[in-house]
Amino acid sequence: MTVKVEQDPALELPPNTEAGAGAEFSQPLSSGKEEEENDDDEDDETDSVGYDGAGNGGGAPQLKKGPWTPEEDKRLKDYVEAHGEGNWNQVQRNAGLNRCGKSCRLRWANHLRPDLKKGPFDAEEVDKIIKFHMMWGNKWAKMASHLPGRTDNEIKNYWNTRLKRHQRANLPLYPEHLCSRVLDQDMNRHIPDESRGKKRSNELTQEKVVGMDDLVGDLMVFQHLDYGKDPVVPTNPLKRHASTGDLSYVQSLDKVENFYSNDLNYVLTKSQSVPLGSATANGYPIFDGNPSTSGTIHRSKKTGLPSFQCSSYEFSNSWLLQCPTASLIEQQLDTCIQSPESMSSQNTGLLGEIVNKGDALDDCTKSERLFEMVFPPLGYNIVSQSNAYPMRHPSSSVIGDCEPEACLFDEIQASNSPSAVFLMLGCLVHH
DNA sequence: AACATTAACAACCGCAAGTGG
DNA sequence: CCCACTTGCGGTTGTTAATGT
Repeated sequence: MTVKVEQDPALELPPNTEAGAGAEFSQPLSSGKEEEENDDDEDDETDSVGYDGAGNGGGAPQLKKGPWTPEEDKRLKDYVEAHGEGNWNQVQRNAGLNRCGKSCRLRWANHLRPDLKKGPFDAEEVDKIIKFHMMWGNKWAKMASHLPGRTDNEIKNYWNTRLKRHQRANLPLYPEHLCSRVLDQDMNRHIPDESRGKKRSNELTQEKVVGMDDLVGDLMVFQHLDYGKDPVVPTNPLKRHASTGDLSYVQSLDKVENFYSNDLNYVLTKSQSVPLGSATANGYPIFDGNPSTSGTIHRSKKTGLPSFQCSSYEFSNSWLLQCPTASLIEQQLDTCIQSPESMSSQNTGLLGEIVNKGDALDDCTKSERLFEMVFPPLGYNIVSQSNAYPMRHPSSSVIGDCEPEACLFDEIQASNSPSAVFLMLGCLVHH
């Protein structure tokens, strides 16, 4: 889709406006084939003439769809630079663009904004994206806000592509060491569902986090203790049915299964987690029943899961959903903040060692600091590493998207294990 | 070279929150 | 409080380029 701009002399676009944006404008309509193919569109619209804004009157002209032309880009850019962002419908009317305001906003945000960083994601960005996704799930905008110059769309595209690739290759979505172990001492703590509002997932995630938001928040702490002895991760792929909100875990399907079996058994025996046998209509077990005694995960709100999440997952990894209760998180966060060192020193493998107190972590600095503390430098090969998945269905964050008020934790008591232990604390600080 | 598949990207759509009258 | 409009977000789809067979 990206077509090298064959600069249209007639447009006199500013010389290479923006490294990427200028040089690589999508230029569908003015370049050969694209142009021809879009002739129909152009016929009834205002690509070349411009929209005079009178279209609202009788028989409003159809707003143009499809790829933007360099001319449109220029108009939009000029207009926004002159008048600022916002009022996108005004932009549409006043800039001579026959595009809906929405489209204008999108075009500006994703392609014309001067601060956009074009080109492929570098390793650091990829690392961040993975981390963010583990924490927040499909919160593309949120991720973008932590990746200067990147857009949510870009991140989303990248992730989805990556997801497909990994899925196809049966590779883990997240690196093993990021999701090796999830520990939670407060396995039975229950958080009521009332707090779940009607907000959509992202707002929901934010609502109580506010301060924590920037902070990469919704914390997740991994404590890496020892990989050698216990390299597997007690995780089962969880699958949530979009319609019902039920969670189920994905049965291991391939060779990797055995690899994880030990750990899975470990988890299952030590915790009250997913009964291996219970199966859903999809063939996946579902957490069911009493919140206080089982791994039930309530999900009353719209999940916003991407389509692929609704279909059977082919990942072979085991997942286990874990979500600490808010109060516990708060406690633990507190501890962490007050003495982060304790995390590495204690090594109890318990959630309690970690921390994050929302109120105390309301700035990006702390956020980043904690982030780094929590996530060791990622020198791994993301793609080829482990088969360990974090405890959540792939499209949702491991924890971040797991509303505390709806998640019950199964304890994975690994305190005695010298193995790699990652403590993940997610969810929101619940008050 | 032709075709098929995959990756990358761009854009649209629907939904929901925010805002102002 | 209601309603219309705007804005933002996430999911989805469509197109093209790249790669494989």
